[in-house]
Amino acid sequence: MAGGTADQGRLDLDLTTTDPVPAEPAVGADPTLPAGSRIVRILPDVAALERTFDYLVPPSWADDGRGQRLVVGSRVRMVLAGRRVGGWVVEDDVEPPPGVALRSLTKSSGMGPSPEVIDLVRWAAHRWAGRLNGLLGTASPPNVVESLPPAPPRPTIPPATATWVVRALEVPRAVVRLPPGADVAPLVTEAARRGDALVLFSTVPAAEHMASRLHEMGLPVSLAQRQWAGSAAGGLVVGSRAAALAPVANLAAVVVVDEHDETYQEERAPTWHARDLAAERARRAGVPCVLTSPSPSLEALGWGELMVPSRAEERDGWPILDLHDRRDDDPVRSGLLGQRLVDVLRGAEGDPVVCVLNRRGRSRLLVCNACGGLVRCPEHQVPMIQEDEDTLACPVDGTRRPQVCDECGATRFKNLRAGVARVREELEALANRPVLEVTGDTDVPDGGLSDHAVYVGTEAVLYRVDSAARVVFLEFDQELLVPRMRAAEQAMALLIRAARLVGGRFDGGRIVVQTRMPEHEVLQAVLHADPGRLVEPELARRRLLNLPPCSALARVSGPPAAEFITNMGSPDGIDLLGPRDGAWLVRAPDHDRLSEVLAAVERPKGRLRIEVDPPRA
DNA sequence: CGGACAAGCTGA
DNA sequence: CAGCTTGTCCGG
Repeated sequence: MAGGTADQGRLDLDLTTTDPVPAEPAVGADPTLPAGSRIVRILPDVAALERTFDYLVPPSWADDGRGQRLVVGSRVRMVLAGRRVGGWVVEDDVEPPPGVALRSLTKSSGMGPSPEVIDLVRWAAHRWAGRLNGLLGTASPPNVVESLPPAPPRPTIPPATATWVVRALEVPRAVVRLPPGADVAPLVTEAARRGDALVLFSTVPAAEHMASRLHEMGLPVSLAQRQWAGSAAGGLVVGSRAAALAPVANLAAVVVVDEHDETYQEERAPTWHARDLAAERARRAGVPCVLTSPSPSLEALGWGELMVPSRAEERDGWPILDLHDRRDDDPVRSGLLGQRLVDVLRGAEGDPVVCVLNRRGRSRLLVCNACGGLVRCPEHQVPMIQEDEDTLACPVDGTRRPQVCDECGATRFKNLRAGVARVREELEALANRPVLEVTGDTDVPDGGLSDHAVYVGTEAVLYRVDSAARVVFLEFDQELLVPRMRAAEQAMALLIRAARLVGGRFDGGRIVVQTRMPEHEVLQAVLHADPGRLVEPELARRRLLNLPPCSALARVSGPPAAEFITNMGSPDGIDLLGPRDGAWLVRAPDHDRLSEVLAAVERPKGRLRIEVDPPRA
């Protein structure tokens, strides 16, 4: 065993981090250090610990060959404050602070991120005002990697025929508007022709699917999540969000597919965005970066050169949109289901039919488990809304109270889920055949859902079905009207997802949208297969309200938020909005300034949460 | 994060 | 004042 004292070596099996560790004589300060000692700077893999610590590299490591492999990025284990912990070498041959007794590293745990990725992670930690730790973990192999497999031979790939594919890789920053039905494989193979390309998809299944296609084409490809060593050895690297930090042997191009997709942003702080990280990585490496999307985000449009397909190509790649204007319906019969749905639901236009009813939030009708009464506001008599695990809110005036039954004092409630459950019955009556509810828990059989059926669910249903003849949005206006900065783009993302299920213009599938706002630019954009129509009105709105991408936002929340805001003072160019629900919004003219200001604030202790580019703003 | 230690609370 | 809880500090 490398490192440690003789009696420690006896059982140095790297048991658990909580084991008591026998005291190990620490080496004293400078005067007692053996000449030529190698000292490395370590960032411990301990959440909430951001400091680095200096350790001696045991001299024996050089002898057995492991010493040479210890480089910046290597994973190691050592004793810190009496516990065994992991960590990363972040600096080599350092001058330790005077008067500190150094300990030796206890174990080498294989390879870690390259110096380039460590620098990138440092940039990301600053950009999203977070710690280095979690990001380094994402950039590290899930298992110990002692050595890499041999590099795969460079494949010969015929040049692409489509001109947009070639052009996209000839400029440093390209944004390609590709209709939902388009195939990105030609772009990916053209990127691979340039060398080791990094290709990001918004979901793991999409990445896996592309990886197996590329593999069948005889291209060397690794899945970023599972094949860390393979990725580092060479060839194409394909993956989802975390792949932005995967090792790539000789990065030659970066492609981000469906860059508009929200899954590219990490939900937990730091709320880093894989698209932005990948773009920065390409910039640093001096290689081209291509973003694709059926409807590129404003961020992407402001970043790179937009390339659009011909009008005909784009039209063919979008399905037909049927707008059911609810204003035309009989006002007496003004339920959730319009008259024109009858034919769709009865399968006259094709099967399967997938109905989407997005009931936002946790708003539900609750009934007391003990007395059976409905949970209503004592003042307004309206049903209370469940806001979170233990608070009820009155929808009339927003007053809150703990989750306790007014009648009997019980605290357990049944969720009637009036939303989808009741609509399912209404749909069944209208369709005159069974309608199945699909929720997160529904078991989808191996062969997918039945071809002859009607399904209903929240937007999650769009991710549980592979194809459909009709996707029906029963209540689309709430998506358009939700008071959120990205409401329009999010509504568009739903339509893109639906478009993928029903196919292009000539595949026979259609999207059906019930709405009272058929003129809304999101619907018009899809109706005309022209997502560009969304850009100007949306950009004007953001400019008017000084919202991203015209500014940069961070949401500061948690118990110490108030103190953080006080510590921040009022720096130049910074707007403070709030507090609302105990959270503040910090607005800066751009991200450089935002990161700079956030980094300069002394951080109070406690669970402070800083979301840069807050997803729910 | 999690151990060490100090400062506060309780009960006989 | 022992014995326990709660809080603050700090790690090479």
